This record gives sequence, C-alpha cells and structure tokens, in this order.
Amino acid sequence: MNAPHFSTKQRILDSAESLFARHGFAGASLRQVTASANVNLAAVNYHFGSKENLINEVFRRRLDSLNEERLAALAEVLKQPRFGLEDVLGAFVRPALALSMAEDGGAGFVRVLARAFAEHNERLRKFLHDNYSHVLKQFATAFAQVLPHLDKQELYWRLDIVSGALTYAMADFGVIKRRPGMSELQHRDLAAEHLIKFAAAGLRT
Amino acid sequence: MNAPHFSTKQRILDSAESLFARHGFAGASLRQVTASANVNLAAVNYHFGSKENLINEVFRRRLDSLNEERLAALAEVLKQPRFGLEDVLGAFVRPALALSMAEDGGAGFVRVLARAFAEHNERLRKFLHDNYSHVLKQFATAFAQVLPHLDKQELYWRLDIVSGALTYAMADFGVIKRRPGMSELQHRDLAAEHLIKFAAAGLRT
DNA sequence: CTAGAATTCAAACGAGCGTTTCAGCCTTGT
DNA sequence: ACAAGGCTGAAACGCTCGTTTGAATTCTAG
Repeated sequence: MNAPHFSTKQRILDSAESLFARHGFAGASLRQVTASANVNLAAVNYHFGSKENLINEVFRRRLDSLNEERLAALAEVLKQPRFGLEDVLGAFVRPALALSMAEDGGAGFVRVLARAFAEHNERLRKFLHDNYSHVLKQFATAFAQVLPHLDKQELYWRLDIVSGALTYAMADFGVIKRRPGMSELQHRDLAAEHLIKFAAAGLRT
Repeated sequence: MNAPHFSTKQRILDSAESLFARHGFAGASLRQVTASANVNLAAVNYHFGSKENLINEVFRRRLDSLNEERLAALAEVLKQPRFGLEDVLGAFVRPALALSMAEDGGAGFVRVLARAFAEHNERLRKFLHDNYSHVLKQFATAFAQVLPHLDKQELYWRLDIVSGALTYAMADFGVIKRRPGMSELQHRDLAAEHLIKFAAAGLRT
C-alpha cells in the first residue's frame, strides 16, 4: 500500500494516522496498522515501544511543525503596532487550515486532532499540555490583549470551546472539494475568512 | 451505582451513555457497562440484542424527544410573520442546550453526540439519517429561506459543519459551571446567545 | 570478509472482547 | 397452588487484542 522505499517507522506513522482518523484510537488495531503499512506486527513495539507511544508520535510529528508555524505567524502579528482579534485568530487558524488541505496525509491528521478534542482523553490532554502548553500560553496572552473585557477564567474556557469547534470545522473542510474555477489558495483563504469570523463571534460578546 | 428500582433496561442505558461519553463506543466494553449498571453481562444481549443495537437505543432515547422539541420550536418560529437566521438557529440550539445542562445524564449524552459527529461513523450516520432526516430537512428548508444567497450545496455542508461545531461547543458547555450569582436560566440564555451568534457568523457571508 | 548490531519475522502469550447457552429464579394469570 | 413465560445468573464459546519471544535476516563498521 505504501511505497517500500519509505522507512518502516514512517510507513507505520502514515498508516496509523489514516486509520486513527477513520476508526479512532481504540477502534484501529495494530494488526490493521501494520497490515496497511506492509510491515510486521512486531515492528510497532520494536520502533515505538507501545501503541500509546505510537499515538503520541502520530501527534508529535505534525504538531511540532504546526505549532512552530502558528507561533511564527503570531510573532508577525505581534510586531504590528495595532492588531485585532481577527489577526490573532488568523495566526491560529491559517497554519492548521493549510495542513488540513495539504497533499499528504495532513487532512487525515486534522481529523485525528478533531477526534482527540471530542474524546477529552485525559492521557492525551496531558501529552498535549506537556509538549505544547507554551503555544497555548502565548496565544492566550495575545487573546487577552485583544479581549480585555474577558476575565482569565472566562477567556480560557471560551478558547477551549472555540479551538475545539474550529478543529472540528477544519477537519470537515479537508473533506470538502472546492468550487470549480477557484484556485486552491482562494478556496483556503475564503475558508479561513469564514472560520475567523465564526470564531470571532464566539469570543466577542 | 444505580438505584435498584429502575428497570434493568434503563440502568443499562444510563451506564452505557455515561461510559460511551467517557471512553467512546469501541473503548467502553459491555462488561464495564453491565458492571456499572449492577446487571448481568448477558442482560445487554437479552434486552438489546447486540452492542450495536444498544448504541442505537442510547441515541434514540434522547433524540426522539430532543428532535420533537426542536421541531416544535421551529414551528413557533415559522408562525411569525417575519423571522431571521437567529430565530431558526435558536430553535435548533436551545433544546439541545437545555439537554446539555439537564440534571440527569443529559450532559453525558451531548458528549456522546459530539463524539459521534467527530467520528463520522458511517453506520451511525445511516441510523441518524434513517430516523431523523425529516428534522434536518425541515431545518434545511427554514435555513434556505433566511439564507437565500447560498446555493443548496453550499448550504448543506455549512449546516453540517456548523451543527458539528455547535454540538462540540454544547458538549463542553455542559461541563462548565456557571458564574456564581447567575441563575441556571440566565446562564443558559447567555450561552444560547453566544452559540447562536457563533453559528450565525459561520452561516452568513 | 566478517563480527556484531540493527531490524524483520513467524509464532505464541495471556487477557479481554461480544456473544451464546442453559439452568434457575421470579412474576404473572388461571 | 401451579404451570408458563419473562428475566437473571454463571459459565463458556471463539475471536481479536497488545505484547513478548527468539531465531532469521539484513545492514554496517573494522
């Protein structure tokens, strides 16, 4: 199913990502994953140690770069003398939207991400917090600047809800085919505009 | 765990709903469900036939009344000589929000619902379509009236995304405790206002 | 070329899964 | 009081799960 010249680890990660997106973490078995990757069953435990570790690596592989891009975009926004809610939201949404429309398995990963949000999995939330809390923190600070009327408590749960709803929406966007006669970039920008408006309405009062 | 004077069927449904919300459909086993319900393992297959049927019944029990309320609310809206997007959205959101903040397991069920949306489970989507497509259809008609500039295709996938994002947001709302000094009703109305604004931004262009 | 490490492989492990069975228990109606 | 049918109980079915094992193979350095 996968080209044989990619490494075993990479093929396992690709297959796992795709199967987790379709069947969930509990629903996709290591036997399905290794069969789809054309790899021996034991390879997962050899290369990753356990299924739980494999799940974490599926996240790490994409989130490392995604969060770098988000922080870079946020840094650009913060450089401007005047910026608003929509700018901060853009720094959060656009990199993820690009991923969800990428040629490779990016769309599958965003669906995995949406699942993880919906699951409220404790173990997974800890992993995300341990590895990427600095990103959330920087965005929370920026949001607090552009939403000064919200107290910290209120801001935090609104961000939680909005980021979940956004992730869900982006997971769906990946599936939707763009209208004919519209370039990939136009379609993405239009989607970003909608999502940002969508999220802004949820954050402002 | 459950009061013994409730019927076996009801206790199974309650426990299943709660465990499906926490661990997913594949993640929660019938042994966990029956143990939490203080019921024999075989009772599930006796009363429901299979795990799949049990899942369907968990949905049916809540969705029958929820969708009735939604349709009743929509009928009220349609009676008015002039109504807008926010009115239609209100008919969709308010009954679900009431459920997610109900005393009984309603909050758990909305989390189950959010999971089901995120999973894109084919079997489940078929069940929902078979049993409740008339509700979606009536709402789609009403939405088409207040959003005449969107063609049918565009409207349908936007409704899909918005309803998913709304369900996700409502699942989270159920967990959030209201600010002190605010009545249950006030809190719910405020949440409904936010969600409706949120969704309206995603539907309008 | 060859020793040693890294990787792959087939096979098996115990545990947990959904489901089935059937004996026994209640609860009805007569 | 008693038969019948609805329901519960303990046990077992075959199957799939994640993981482990140890031998076979491939890769890599000296």
